[in-house]
Amino acid sequence: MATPSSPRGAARQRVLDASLELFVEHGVSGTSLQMIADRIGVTKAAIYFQFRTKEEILAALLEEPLRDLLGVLEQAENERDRARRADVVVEGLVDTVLAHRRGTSVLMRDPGSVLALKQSETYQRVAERLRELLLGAGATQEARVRFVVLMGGLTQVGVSPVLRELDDDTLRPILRQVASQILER
Amino acid sequence: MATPSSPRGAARQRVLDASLELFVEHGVSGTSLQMIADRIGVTKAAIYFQFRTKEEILAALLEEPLRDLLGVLEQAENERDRARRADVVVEGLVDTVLAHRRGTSVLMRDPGSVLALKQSETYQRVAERLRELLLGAGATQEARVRFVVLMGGLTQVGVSPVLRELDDDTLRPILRQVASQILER
DNA sequence: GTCTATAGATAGATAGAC
DNA sequence: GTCTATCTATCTATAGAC
Repeated sequence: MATPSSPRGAARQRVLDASLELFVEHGVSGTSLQMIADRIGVTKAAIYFQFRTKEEILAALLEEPLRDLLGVLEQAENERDRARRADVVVEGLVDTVLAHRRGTSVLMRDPGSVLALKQSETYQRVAERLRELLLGAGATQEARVRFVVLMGGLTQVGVSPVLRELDDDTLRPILRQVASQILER
Repeated sequence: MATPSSPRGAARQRVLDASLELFVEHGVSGTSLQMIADRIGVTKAAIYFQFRTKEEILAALLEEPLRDLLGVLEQAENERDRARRADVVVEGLVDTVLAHRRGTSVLMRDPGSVLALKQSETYQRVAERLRELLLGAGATQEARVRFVVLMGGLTQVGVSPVLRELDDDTLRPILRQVASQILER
């Protein structure tokens, strides 16, 4: 489960919740274990009982968004029709952003997160695969701009105060429409 | 000048250039003075001769993008016609992003930069003024989404590898058109 | 699960020589 | 303008008590 309220793992989840908030506000590099500990009201040592390193906390936070994202890529790549592919990607991206608003923002936007992901063979090609799916080889300059703007825009959706009050069911159709329009010219 | 090649201030400019590169890649908080010094090939002490603190380096890097941005806001706010305002903002934003590609990205995207700017009375209202100019009071949910996506998209334009080879004159008309389309529907 | 205490590394920053 | 050397604070991480 994403947010278990069971006593088993409750302390772990408190660490993850506090870390995600702080990562969004201060960035991964700008967040120390002391800050996380202070927010929960424990000492740093208590956190090291749950996670061996700060990177491990980050990895745990990115796990679900990344799994969703990879699922979207696979699903789209299995689609034969080239035009259908873009639709699958757009719908999948929107769903992923909504399901993990702050998580996807950290994942796609934070320098510390982006750098950490480049260490992984699996994930360093994600951006590349996305580009292939939405752009292909011979993309026009305008298409490239549209792609970049869309991806950048999605990184902001999950954390912008302007959209905080809007729930998933409200945002989903709007985002799909806006995203499709941005891509399709 | 933005990049003086004169001997006077050359060392200072080397610090700024190296810092901006590192800030984009590692984030402001993820960049140490040691990293900046290593990239230039000097010691930390040499940097402290140019800047008294790391914050001062950041402030110097954001100075021009911020001045441009404030200029755009003022210019737009002096425009009577409400519809014309959006055009002035879009054109101004695009020009600012192109004139300071990496600078505006750090400015708008980096958590360390965003937090530093919130300390300033002047700049903590920039996002608010932008929202007023482009959205106004009674904006629809869809309009709000479009606003957020556009702003997020622009933060990515200056640093995306996908657009790195495209020069300003190529990007400007495309960006204006895409930005207008995102907003006006 | 959480604590105190601490080790070891690195951060930002300064003093003073050249 | 740049160096060596150094200070202090903070960081990540670990050891061992409760």
